[in-house]
Amino acid sequence: MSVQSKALEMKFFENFEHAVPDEKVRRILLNASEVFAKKGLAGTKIKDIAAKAGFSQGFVYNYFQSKDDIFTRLVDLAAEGAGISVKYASEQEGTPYEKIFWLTEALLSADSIAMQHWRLLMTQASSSEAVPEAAIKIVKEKAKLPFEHFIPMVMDGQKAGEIADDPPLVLAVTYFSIVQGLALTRIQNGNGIPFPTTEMVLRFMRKER
Amino acid sequence: MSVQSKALEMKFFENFEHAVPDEKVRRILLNASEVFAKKGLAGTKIKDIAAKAGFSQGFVYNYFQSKDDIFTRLVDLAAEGAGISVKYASEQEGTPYEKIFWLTEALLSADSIAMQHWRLLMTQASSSEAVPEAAIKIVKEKAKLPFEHFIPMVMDGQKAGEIADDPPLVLAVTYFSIVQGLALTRIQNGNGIPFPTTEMVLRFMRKER
DNA sequence: GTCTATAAGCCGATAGAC
DNA sequence: GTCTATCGGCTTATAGAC
Repeated sequence: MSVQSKALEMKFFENFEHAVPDEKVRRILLNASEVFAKKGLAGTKIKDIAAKAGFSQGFVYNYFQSKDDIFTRLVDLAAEGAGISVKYASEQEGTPYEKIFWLTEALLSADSIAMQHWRLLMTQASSSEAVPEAAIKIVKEKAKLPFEHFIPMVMDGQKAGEIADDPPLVLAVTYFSIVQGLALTRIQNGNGIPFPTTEMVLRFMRKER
Repeated sequence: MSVQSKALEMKFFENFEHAVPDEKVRRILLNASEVFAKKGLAGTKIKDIAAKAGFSQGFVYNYFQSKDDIFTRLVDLAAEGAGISVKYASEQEGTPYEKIFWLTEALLSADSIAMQHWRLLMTQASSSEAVPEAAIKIVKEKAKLPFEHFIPMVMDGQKAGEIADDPPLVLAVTYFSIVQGLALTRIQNGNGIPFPTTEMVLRFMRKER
């Protein structure tokens, strides 16, 4: 695990602990995120979440009103966290390309919690039906945050001649699609599968020199 | 839609119609693939599939034994179809890079049915639990087919100096991850979203000249 | 503070009507 | 050949025990 991803994960947890002060609630949410990521909203049983967190099924209802409630809360945290991660990267020292490199290392790190949340956010909450209204609303509002922090980095990189001169929005959409695709591959196949270097992942937006 | 993707889709349907002679069964399967892709195995209700295909809920059971049966059948077709698509591309005229370019155009084409199946295969069938045993077995057997046809193209391209000299397996894993990520973005956001050119998608494996 | 037991509702699968 | 009605099981959510 790289220094970068450790730093970002710390940042992420800092925010998480601030947003969710109760340790038991955090425990439920963290375990729920893994189960949701693997099985989807409908496929996840409250019993699965409770068992994974070390509680009985009924216990969860002392802290959450419903399964949808847990899901919506997680989507909110994930959307928030994704925005924070990209913003944090943009505030690091270095050239724009170095910042993006840094961010990519963190997002694709084998044991990055942020990655799980990311996949959860992007994949599930936009699958149209059976998703709680509240979750859809949150995604609509907050899903653009990562883009808002990413695109300025791209434009700076283009000015500096580090990044290819394609439309920044297209580069951003491509970037997050690729990160999501690689994260999914990791979640599905475990850490055993061969994985590209960060340098390879970023070639598509690297200015040829 | 490019000439290439039309050709591949025709090839794909040719195989589909051969493997599934009954038109009603095909209709159910095609509609089921869309619903499964959007909602996942657990989130898909038989009623959804039936309604989308224009049948009543009970009707489906004249042709399939269970929901798992439909799912497993689809996973099989998707695994088969993915292998056939890559093989077909490898048999086209042109340089290795041109063949991969061709394949990518076809897989990412906005209205490619193969794309839906692809996502279904990769994402769902490996989500560990609640997935029918039979489906898991099929994936284990057939999911490597695309790689077996893709890697020789990569190696040929490396010999010809068209493709970067990274390990072929890593390039292949990266390629299919990226295609999956982009396909997901399309499925979730529709055709309105900005999308990269094929050239951009393939930069990561293009040899710098 | 945490678990067990139970009620209510949903969905998959079947059987039988038209 | 296709639909409607129904049964049984599973899951959510609650209520009450320890």
